[in-house]
Amino acid sequence: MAPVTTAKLNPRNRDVLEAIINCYNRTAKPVSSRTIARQYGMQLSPATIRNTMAQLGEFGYLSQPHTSAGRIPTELGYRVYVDNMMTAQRLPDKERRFIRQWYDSSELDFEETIEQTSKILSQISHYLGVALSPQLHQGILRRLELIPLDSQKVIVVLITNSGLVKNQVVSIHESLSKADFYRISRMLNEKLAGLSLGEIQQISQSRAKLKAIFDRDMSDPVAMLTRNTFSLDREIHVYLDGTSNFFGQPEFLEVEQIEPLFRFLEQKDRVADLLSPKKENPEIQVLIGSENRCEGMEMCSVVQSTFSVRGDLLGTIGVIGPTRMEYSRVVSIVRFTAQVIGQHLQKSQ
Amino acid sequence: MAPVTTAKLNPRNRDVLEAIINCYNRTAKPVSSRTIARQYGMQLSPATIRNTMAQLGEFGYLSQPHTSAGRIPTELGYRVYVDNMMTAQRLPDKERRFIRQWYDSSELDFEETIEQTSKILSQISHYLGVALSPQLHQGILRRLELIPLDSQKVIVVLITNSGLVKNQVVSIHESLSKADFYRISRMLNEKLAGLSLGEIQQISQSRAKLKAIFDRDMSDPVAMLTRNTFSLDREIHVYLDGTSNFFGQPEFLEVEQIEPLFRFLEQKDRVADLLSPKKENPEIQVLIGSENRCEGMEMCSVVQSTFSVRGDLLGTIGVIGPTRMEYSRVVSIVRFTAQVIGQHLQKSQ
DNA sequence: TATTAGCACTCGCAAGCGTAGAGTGCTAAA
DNA sequence: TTTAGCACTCTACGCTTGCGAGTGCTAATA
Repeated sequence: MAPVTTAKLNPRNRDVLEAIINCYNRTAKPVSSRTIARQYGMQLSPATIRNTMAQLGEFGYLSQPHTSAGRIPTELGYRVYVDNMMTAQRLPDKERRFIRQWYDSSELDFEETIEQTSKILSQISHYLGVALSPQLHQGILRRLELIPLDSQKVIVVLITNSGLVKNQVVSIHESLSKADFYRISRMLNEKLAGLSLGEIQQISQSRAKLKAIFDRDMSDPVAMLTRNTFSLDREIHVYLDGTSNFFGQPEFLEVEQIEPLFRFLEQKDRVADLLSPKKENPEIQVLIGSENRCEGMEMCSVVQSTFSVRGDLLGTIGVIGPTRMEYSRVVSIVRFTAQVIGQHLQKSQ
Repeated sequence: MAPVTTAKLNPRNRDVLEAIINCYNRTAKPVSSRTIARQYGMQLSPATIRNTMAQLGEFGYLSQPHTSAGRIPTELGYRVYVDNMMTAQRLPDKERRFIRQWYDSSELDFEETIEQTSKILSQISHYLGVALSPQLHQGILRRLELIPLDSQKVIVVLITNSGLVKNQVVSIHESLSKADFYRISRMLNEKLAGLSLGEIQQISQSRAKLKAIFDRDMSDPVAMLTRNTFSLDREIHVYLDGTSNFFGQPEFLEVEQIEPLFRFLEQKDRVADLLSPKKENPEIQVLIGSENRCEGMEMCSVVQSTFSVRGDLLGTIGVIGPTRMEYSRVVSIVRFTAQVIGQHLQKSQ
């Protein structure tokens, strides 16, 4: 992302750019000099505004759909706005209450909480709400339990420090007695508790490491157990809600616009990629238009934030909307929701 | 659904109706008499076909978008076709293999199997694939396990006869010792194993029934446990895949057509309602056009089938496409997939 | 009696054309 | 530095026109 300076922007430039962005946000139509002159109480004539607009056009912050049309903000224009001009809003109390109540009103388990979060986000933002379940790799194993189903099958229940519970039915190609199960269970807990699930996954995929850690005679069933339990890759779930909010948006009135977007959104793994926490930036992140580098998402922006539970489990939530998005409102929604979901998960687990 | 007779249809009527449906399936455009006369090797002139078409129009099987246009099949026309004229196809071996391989190629748990099924259905049918996780009410409890987390919280692991495993973290507002947990666990298993989850849910919601079944002194924590564990209503999951297949369809080229459909599909509870197994009809069911009585789905048809695992857990799979759907192909896809998913779940659990 | 050729008629669709209106850029005046 | 004025550009919309596809009807035909 190229660094953007606002040095060249004098106050009038700034005001006009902001006014155009605000106006375009509401109408989705090219903004004319007269509109700005009238509507935004600047004591300037359309002609003056036109000069300013021409300047902003030279900077690359505005563009014209055709020669004699009004101006629309470019992605660069939005970038300048988001980075330098947008004022951090506090989310209105009404909406804070709405969010808190939603979480409190029903007993949700971990996964359901994430799922519901996408609903909350879409309902409040009127855009598309996204929530990613946490990457399990960072989760620390607190304890595991084995529940023998029959002599060949066992349910492994994993409990992480952050309270996530996950079970998995695992087949072992060897008959084990109850005593065996008990022994294995103790051993696994002794050796693995406190490690992250990612570390355990690595261990379970290496014969050498397994042998180094566990007794020789038990290594076969243990290998089976761990290998099948700790294959975590499939575990990221993507929840979307409010996709149809795009239908209201003027820029998506044509199927040609909305089709590639929906085709992208249906590829859950790509959506997950797009939103997966980037380590460099733990704060709220805004991707404007084609910055997201996703085919089909060129006309969309993404506002996302990670959330964490006791610091060790990371998930992502976000809002996806048209580039012409009310960034400041959405940023405050996402920021607040990320806080609350963290608190809620901590409390309830 | 009004009973439809084909008594009035002589062979030529049938042939022409079938030809029109086939042709309309491919082109999505009104079919002219000449097309039928030429393309379908009948030794008849367009004029004759026109007479037949007029007759079929009187029966209500064909309609005209405007006075001088070709014919398109009505819903009633499709109904006659599906009920009386469609020939049961065997799914080609290539696709049978494709489906089987998909299930076998990765170790999927119960829920993932259902989810993947929606993908399979959409990929093979090129329409929208739907899969509903089983209604738990009919599942028979084989066994449950309690895993104390701390003195106030416990993980309940439910195992059903059909091999479904489900866990739930439950809070109890009372400190219990290990011995207590053990006693409760034994008691719950003794009294509840063999009952359906639906029955247990009912019991857990009635103080009287709880008291009649369990020891007095334990009834409080037991009530907490069961009530929170057996609230199964949220448990139906709906998986969709291939929604964007609608974009290819000519009848959904306009946003006005596709928007209400997508709005409907986003309401997962309604989709679940639509597909939930109707007891009267355990066979494959075909809902044509507005027969489905869902707002937004007027232009769509649904082909669905239930599947079961050892007879006691019921789920639904289905395909949703435009009314102009290749019914016979889709029916054979859904029928075969329903068989295979049942077998697969039985084998793997 | 069933089929077909012929013909007049209907309708949708795309192309062409002209106009109104919105908005700009430039120039010259304030 | 700002602004009024004006010529110019481009879009959107409505209107007409002509073409082509397809029908229904009637009268002729096998």
